[in-house]
Amino acid sequence: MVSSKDVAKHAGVSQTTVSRVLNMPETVKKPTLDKVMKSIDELNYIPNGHARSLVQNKTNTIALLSGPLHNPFFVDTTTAIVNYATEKGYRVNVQFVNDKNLPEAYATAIAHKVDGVILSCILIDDPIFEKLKKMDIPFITYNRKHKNNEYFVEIDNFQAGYLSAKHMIELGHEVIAWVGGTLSVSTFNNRYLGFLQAMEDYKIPLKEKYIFNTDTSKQDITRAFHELIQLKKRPTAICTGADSIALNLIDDAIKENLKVPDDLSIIGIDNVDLSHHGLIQLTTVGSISEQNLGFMAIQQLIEMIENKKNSCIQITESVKVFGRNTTRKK
Amino acid sequence: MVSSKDVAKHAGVSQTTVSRVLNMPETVKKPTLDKVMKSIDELNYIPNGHARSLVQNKTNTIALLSGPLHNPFFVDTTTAIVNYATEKGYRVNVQFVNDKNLPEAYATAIAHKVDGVILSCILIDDPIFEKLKKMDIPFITYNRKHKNNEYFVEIDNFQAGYLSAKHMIELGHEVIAWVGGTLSVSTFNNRYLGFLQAMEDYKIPLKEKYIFNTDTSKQDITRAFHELIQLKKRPTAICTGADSIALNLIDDAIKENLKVPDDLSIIGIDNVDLSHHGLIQLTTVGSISEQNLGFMAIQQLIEMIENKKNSCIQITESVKVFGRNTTRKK
DNA sequence: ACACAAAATGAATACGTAACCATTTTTAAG
DNA sequence: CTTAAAAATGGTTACGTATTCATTTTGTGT
Repeated sequence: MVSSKDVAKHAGVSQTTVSRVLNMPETVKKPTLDKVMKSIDELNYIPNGHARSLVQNKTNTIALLSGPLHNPFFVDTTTAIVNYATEKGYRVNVQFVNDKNLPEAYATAIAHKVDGVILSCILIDDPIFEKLKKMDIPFITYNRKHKNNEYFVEIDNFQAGYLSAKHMIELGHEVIAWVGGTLSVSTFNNRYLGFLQAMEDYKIPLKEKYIFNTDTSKQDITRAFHELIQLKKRPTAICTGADSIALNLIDDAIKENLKVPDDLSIIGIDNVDLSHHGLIQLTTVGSISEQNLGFMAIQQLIEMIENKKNSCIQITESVKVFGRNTTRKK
Repeated sequence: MVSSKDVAKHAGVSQTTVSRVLNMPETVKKPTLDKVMKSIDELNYIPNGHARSLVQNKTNTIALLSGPLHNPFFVDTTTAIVNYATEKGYRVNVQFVNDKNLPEAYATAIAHKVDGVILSCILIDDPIFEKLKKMDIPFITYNRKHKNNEYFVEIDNFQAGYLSAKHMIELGHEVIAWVGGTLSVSTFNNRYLGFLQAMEDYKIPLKEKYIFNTDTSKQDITRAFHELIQLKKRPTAICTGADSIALNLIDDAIKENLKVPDDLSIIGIDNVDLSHHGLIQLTTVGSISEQNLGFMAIQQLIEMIENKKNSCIQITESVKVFGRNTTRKK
């Protein structure tokens, strides 16, 4: 492998000068610069990023710990994050985390001294939070947040849950179910609490068996669906903890020959890009802002990395209902 | 930052021994090992990946140059690639490439001495091919391939185009359009050629104005759609170069109050996961195999990296039609 | 108790770059 | 011209690890 020393020898200068040509070309005289450039070109020299990272203690790399792409929310955010970071000169190490690989994902991110970590997968009382803070690695969470209530970008999840229930109630539904994710993640927890609050405010009776806070895997959602439709008093509306859950339920409904929204109204939360599609037209609750959470988070993270600003990031975006075709009057 | 030297001092051993504890623990006596482990733990030591990469000339990193995720094909492949590579102990640098950032994407991949490159975005006569080969960096292309016809995993694109036209013809359609991508990528080129061949074999007349080989951006596809429906003799069927194009067209059709498949039959190619969804049920042509191309490619790449096997990879998967609900008899 | 092999440990070095400090060359002022 | 300041360049070192080779310690058979 050709190194800067090889280039130096070839050009008849010192390795230091080669380094300068690459990093502060304005400090080297024109003829020397040309000579070195020519050698770089002829030898096909490309500087070794690891050596550079080692000495500079800067990697230009960001670790992204994302949820799985079969959830379209993460399709939108991953796209925004990778593209923005790439544009700003950072490489992005992506991992799709689940319960199993989470600790290892943290470890590799830290071992490679990434300049920052952006993660959606944090649990409410995840120990990684303090670890990252103590190691002084800039990080931010999007979608979910930690109980410490610092360094996050989220939507107003309580309000989102509230509005989704309110939407169904105002359409005249009385038997309303909830299918959300595990309550150990802030997002689902707050959305559920908002849902409960609306049900209480509007005095809609709610029984235990209409509530599912389950794993978000396809099988588990489908299992919840089948339990719901086997109830003697079948719900006419389902509020869900996320668009991905809503889409899953709609798929299940179609397989059972139930029409959405004629037989069953379903509303999501997140307003993912896919929900706009003509074939889908999912009614959902989402951020008022045009930008998705991933974009806002990566912007903040790079700001933190480059300006070393320490002001704690706490962003909660307002939400509204996007009425489309998967809900209707009872 | 705590280094292996710090650990060594703390444990009262040499740095060499610390290194051994991490890499060949069976060669160090139990009491010493325990001592070192304890120090590692107490000091919260994590080895520096860059220093390791520098000395070993191995990075455990793979560069993934993927197409954009708004194309669901890349959702499937990216998921498979990242998950498999992560499981095998590799980190994955993801970039979503387009015409503009392609050269830079190549450069960063090489600068960081990745162990391998997996790319979908290669052009038929892309100079990167020879470059990677000369630099002896293991690489593989999926979906698309280079004119050199080496190191690729693809579906039988010609056959896919052929079958998609045949499907429409057998349904009785006579005015059939083609909307595909630019012909400088192997995939679209061969799919288009297959389409043409079927039209010729079955003696279906085909006029220039029913053919669009365009950029695959949303706007360009939509533009093609509007040109098609403004023809005096409107096509009753559209064969497309990819599922993403088909989904785009269906969205356009719905916006124009055209019913798919009643007014217009549309078929895709790729059989992406999303096409199964109850709301979508896209008729498409796809690989016979259960595994997606990304999975097959990353498997091959890691095999190349670890076994240094040089046998040239050339995999072409057979295809078949997956009949669903976006096509019907004329 | 001894010799000798085998096991365990340590010291020194290389990897490729940027940064620091020292030296040489050029430029500008008098 | 001379001289001092400024610009350009070079020599050396540090970054944190794995590896090579040398040295010490342990174990084994007689």
